[in-house]
Amino acid sequence: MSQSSPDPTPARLRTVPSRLLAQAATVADRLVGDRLAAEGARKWHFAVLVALAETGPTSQAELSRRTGIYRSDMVAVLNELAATDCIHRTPDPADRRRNTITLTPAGHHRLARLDALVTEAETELLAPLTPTQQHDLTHLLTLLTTHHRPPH
Amino acid sequence: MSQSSPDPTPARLRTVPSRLLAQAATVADRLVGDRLAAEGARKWHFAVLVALAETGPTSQAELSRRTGIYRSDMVAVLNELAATDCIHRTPDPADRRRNTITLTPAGHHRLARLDALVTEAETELLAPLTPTQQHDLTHLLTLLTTHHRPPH
DNA sequence: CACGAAACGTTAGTGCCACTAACAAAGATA
DNA sequence: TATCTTTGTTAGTGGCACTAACGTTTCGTG
Repeated sequence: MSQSSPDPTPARLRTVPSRLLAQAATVADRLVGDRLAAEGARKWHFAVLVALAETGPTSQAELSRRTGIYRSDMVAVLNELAATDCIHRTPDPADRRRNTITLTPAGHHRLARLDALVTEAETELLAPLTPTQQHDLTHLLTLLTTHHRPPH
Repeated sequence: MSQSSPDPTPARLRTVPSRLLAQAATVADRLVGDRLAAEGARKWHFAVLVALAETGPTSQAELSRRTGIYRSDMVAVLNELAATDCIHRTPDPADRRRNTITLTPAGHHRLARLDALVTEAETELLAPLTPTQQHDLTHLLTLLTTHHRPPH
């Protein structure tokens, strides 16, 4: 039945996909994170700003679903974005549980700045790949992530 | 020069490579981590055991380089592996700064068990991809990680 | 050979992120 | 009406990547 397999395949360590993914993600996070940190931001801020720009004002819970950031963490992120006037948080009269999160002009401007930095980081990240390979990688990762969706 | 680009490309959020990587890595880490946790292990333990099985006894610093685990974190991992008799830590008489880390029979056995769990997790992770796609993904990630090597 | 630089193992601590638990208030459903 | 769910919020956990510092041992170079 189960092999004892005392010796793993040579170079197993370098080829385990979950390890490769973790390594690549770490590199990517550092490239992006360092640039954003220079602006006092983290990737969460960027994700929220992008989500807001894409679909307009929404509730925190909706933002949470779209960005993958837990709603418990979203609170602090929005506090920070509000502290720099990037967003407005106003109660929703139609549903008084909700806050309506709105992107301000300052938020738009900040997004443009962060977007440039992220794009720069992505370029450096994907530099070793040809355009075709870059597309392939994005495609494969999309297949992976859409298949393993959060149990919503 | 620099575009103001107030509105990011539609669906930008879902296609940012660094985000895709982070998402995929999170899924992978959960699949692997949950299984290892059921055995009281984490991915670090697995990585160290694999590294030891692949190349035999080595120093902690060498293990650190091969696994990517910081040598400061390596101490605790080896303490835990030693506590369950998976490894031996003996001073190296040839270089008294070093400890020689040796995989015990119990360590081999534990590696076989963890390896099976990891293999199972990888299978589930890569299920949505064809064998060719799985190979392509591994290849592309390898290109990325080898290009962005730690500054050693 | 001597001495400064480097490597080793170790302790302590930081920051980011993913994730859980619990709560009050409001809304939806039965 | 009574129950279940959603929403925003606070608090806390655990893993991982990473830095700083220290004593000890070895190496490299003058």
